[in-house]
Amino acid sequence: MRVAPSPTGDPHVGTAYQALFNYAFAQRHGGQFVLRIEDTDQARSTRTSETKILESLSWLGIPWHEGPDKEGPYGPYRQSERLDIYRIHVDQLVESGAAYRDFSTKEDLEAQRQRQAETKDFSMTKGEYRELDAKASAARAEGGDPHTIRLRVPLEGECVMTDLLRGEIRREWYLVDDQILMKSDGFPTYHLANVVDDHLMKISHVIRGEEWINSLPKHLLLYQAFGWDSPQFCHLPLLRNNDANKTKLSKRRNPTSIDYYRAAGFLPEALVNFLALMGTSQADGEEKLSLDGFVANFNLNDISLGGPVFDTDKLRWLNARYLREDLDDDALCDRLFSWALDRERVKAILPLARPRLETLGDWGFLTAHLFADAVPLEASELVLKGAETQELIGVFQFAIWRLEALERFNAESIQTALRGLADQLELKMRDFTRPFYVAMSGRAASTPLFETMEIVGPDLTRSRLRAAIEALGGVSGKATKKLEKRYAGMQ
RNA sequence: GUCCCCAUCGUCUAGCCAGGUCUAGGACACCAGCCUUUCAAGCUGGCGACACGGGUUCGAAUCCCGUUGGGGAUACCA
Repeated sequence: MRVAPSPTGDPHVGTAYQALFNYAFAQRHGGQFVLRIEDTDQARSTRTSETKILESLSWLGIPWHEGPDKEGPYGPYRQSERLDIYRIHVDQLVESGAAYRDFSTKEDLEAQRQRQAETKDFSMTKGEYRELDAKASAARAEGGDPHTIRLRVPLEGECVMTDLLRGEIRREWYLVDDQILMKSDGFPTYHLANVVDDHLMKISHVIRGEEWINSLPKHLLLYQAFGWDSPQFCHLPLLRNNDANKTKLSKRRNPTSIDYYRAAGFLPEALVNFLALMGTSQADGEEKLSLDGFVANFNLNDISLGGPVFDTDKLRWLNARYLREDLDDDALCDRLFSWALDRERVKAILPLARPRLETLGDWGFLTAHLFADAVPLEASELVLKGAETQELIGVFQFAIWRLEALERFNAESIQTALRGLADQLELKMRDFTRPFYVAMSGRAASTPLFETMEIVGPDLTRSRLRAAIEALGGVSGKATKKLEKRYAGMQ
């Protein structure tokens, strides 16, 4: 009955998936669904990202009972505001000997990992200072020596855990590392914060992604060390990419941002419906179902464990059904207006259209690409003067990475980023931008590039550039690695 | 490498826990036909899977073991 996204990057469909199932379970059993922001990674967490997560879930229509924007009995719901709590609890663990200080530096650990890689010694990290005398340790800490705090994991024996879907899972303790609980910056790691918060927030069921199964022993050990009863755990399968290997869903290969689906014109109810289909099915065979309908028949035990491929064919079909069956003309008009046909947006497009408009009738063709999900592409139009196709693919890929790094996605910042890229590649701006016009609009002559990108937005811009790469034959994993290397050298 | 998880049509899944009713059901996609001024939609039909090998059993998609395959974890990220 909890979902705890970390505010790093775009709101991910995987987050929505976890939220949906947590919500459904809580709702079905009359519980509370708690939205907690796990922002313990100072380097990566941003408030913007947090806001976007909240917005996205609201848009999807998945409500939470307690969260950072709501009053609740167990707040605050933002981990960065609970630092004192973790401090107190981790001290308690050090006191009891369940955890210990580790004075190793990042460099020490890096070197150790290096050695392990060379000698093919893959044994788990047991901190170097594990056996340091408690007094000596306390003295060093008081002297201001920077340190982390690690969990003292047993060296032998076996951890027996229970997953609601999988039953009993066993793991030898010696295969579990001495997890860092508190970083040297005084922030807790996920593991500590999660256990402490789940207990304090009276979380009864932890429904989360399968990637956490491996750290369950640590979490169980923490509950034990605190003398707390542990909640029940259920690990959901991970959404997968539509590639040959079905790797964990990643934005490298697919649009994973909720924002993308919104911008592309999917309806929230269709997206939720589609997510609900991942791992479950309805007895009557009807696959179109509302959130309430899903909740009404929700049963945790019915979730199938194979990692489902997030393949949007069915999503499109569902979306079409909602469009046809659930929205009358007025409602559809409203959706269209609120999606992209609002006055504000049209006014933003005016400066691009006005100089190119001879009659009002030109409007449709001139601006079509600004009101579209994808654009029709002719590979023969995608050319970079004096360069091979492979080079152009690289250019598109670099551009995607540059644009992803942008904090603000507006014409000015886009221009700076792309100009910088063109300079580094020693390409004339005129030649460099040509294929981008095609990728963005399907034509070499179109509305101004940077403004077009701004209006289309970061998610659709990225997906169009990716589509252009695909139209050129795509890029293999190996080639991507090469590009990554080259890109790193360009920074 | 090691550990953990998983394994039914191309995709999402039903069936598995309590073996027979499974010549394995539904949906998406694809193909064909019908309908139709086009295209969609709709309707009808088609294609298409129990990863492999052992075992238990009168009988295995279902239970057990192994193999293979895939995923995840192995961070001062979550």
